[in-house]
Amino acid sequence: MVTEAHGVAGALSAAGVGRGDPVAVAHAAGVGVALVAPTGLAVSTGDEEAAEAVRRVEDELRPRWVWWSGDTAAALVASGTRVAACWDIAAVHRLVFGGWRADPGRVWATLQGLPLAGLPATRGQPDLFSSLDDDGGSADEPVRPDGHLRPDWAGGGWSASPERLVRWAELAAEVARRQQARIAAMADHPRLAATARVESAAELLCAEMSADGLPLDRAAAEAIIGGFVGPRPRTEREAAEQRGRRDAEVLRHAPAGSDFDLRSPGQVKSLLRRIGVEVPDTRAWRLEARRDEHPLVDALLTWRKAERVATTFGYGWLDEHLGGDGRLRGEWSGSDGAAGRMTASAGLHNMPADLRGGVAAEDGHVLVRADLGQIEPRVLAAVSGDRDLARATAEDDMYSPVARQLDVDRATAKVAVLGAMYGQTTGHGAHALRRLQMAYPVAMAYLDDADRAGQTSRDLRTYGGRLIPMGSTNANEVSDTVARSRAAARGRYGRNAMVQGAAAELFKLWAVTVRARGAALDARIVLCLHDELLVHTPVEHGEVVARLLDDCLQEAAHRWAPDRSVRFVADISVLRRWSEAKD
DNA sequence: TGCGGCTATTG
DNA sequence: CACAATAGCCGCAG
Repeated sequence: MVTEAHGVAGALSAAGVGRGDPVAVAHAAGVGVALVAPTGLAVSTGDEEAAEAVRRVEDELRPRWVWWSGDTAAALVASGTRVAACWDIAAVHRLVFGGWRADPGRVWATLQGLPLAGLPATRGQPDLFSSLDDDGGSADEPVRPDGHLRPDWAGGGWSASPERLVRWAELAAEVARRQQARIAAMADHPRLAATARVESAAELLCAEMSADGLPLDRAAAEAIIGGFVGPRPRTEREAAEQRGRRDAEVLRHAPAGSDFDLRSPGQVKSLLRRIGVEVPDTRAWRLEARRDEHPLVDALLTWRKAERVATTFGYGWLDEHLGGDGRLRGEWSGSDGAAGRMTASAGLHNMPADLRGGVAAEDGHVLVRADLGQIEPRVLAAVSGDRDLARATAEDDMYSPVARQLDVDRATAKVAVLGAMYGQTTGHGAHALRRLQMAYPVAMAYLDDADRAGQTSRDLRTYGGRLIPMGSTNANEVSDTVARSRAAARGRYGRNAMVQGAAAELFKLWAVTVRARGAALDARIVLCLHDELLVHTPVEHGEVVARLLDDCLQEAAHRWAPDRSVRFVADISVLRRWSEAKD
């Protein structure tokens, strides 16, 4: 057992640990870290030395860190340590086995083939019976006689000691090996191991983005918000007065003496009926078409926009998420529960475009923005192996050659392609859709198969190997039409998940490549937006980073789809403010 | 107090 | 208003 930071790196090096070799790490505040290498060497350090030990091992050996979940990544980032590569057991579990829950007890039971129904309750959901049961095992051993992990270990609620940290890291190392063996045995999905490494790196990126935040110019953001809802109210009374004034701007167009709550969709519908505007619902796109019929409709649409800012993206939003350092922080997750796109809280993924003027580079820095052009149809061409559709990706705008091929105009071709990927079957697209079937039968068959899988509850895997669970058909207690429409919805979901999920895989590979190559230039990814990256970097590196973003895209595309038959394009610009981007 | 429905925003 | 997400408020059930 080595306890000093400089000794840890030396000991691991002497054990033969080199670049890319696995080193499992477990951490606990107040105790430190345990590092376990394949040769069986176990090392632990005290708290002060822990971060330094990890840093030294990273600098000198550059291993692939193995850990249970992104919690460890977050702890490392918080201690000022950024590592290059990892194997994130929870992220890999979600990738290979689907769903979102990936706590150690569930991961372990899945790999052991133990029934998940017998999963012991973990921390947060205390189970009186199992915790009081005498299972005949030792509390010092994480695996119970019945094969499941002890809930106190699996839930992370155990009282840590150096010995237990070592045992927990050893177990992580073993689980990672079992995951790799399982992946290697899945010969039908040869890209799964590579995808698992990218998913793991994406978790590192998420931990860093969560810690770094998005640079936001508070004064500029407050000016934009003020333009919608007025100056920051100093009291609750002032806030109520502002709300009242906004409401009055709409209600003055209403019949005298009427009293309607504009925040209640049902009452808004009644109000609209009173002024002669009959609508099935009050969504903006529906009201937009009838804006000219009555001044109240126009006033209501303006009110909605201001109300949105006031309630969700106003001063309260800044107070809650914008730090004193000018960084807006939310929690980033490497994959959602469905097709595997990244998600973010604090409104980072749905901030109104009007507020982009507030997103600004810090002094001496620039933002480099890059967004992929037409990523989903290009990804469809790649994953389906449709050579004719792949040929269309040679052009910057692939809808033009598709339109020529279908002998329709570009707008029609675009709607048809998007409709095929999303599952739209009605409307004007139907005619073009038939032509699409004729022109690109391979791509269309790929989508149709995914659709059938969804309809029949057959699980799918994306190009990169992510499991798309299709659940079970709930056939009882519903009418025939409802059952049919639900089946159709599952079909659309499956169809889209294969494209959206594969696009997310390429996007993440691009992002983690930029993360790796950009580190030396102090280029930090501050926002991932499904097909768009925002990178914060010193002004003198702006142009180099812009070129780097395209280089990384080409590298990622080649690693992801090695035959190079599909071209991927990005629009890249160097900005001071996000709002300067022209799209 | 929890949850489904409605609405808005983003890709 | 197809596919995905986060988030807020209203109305209703418990």
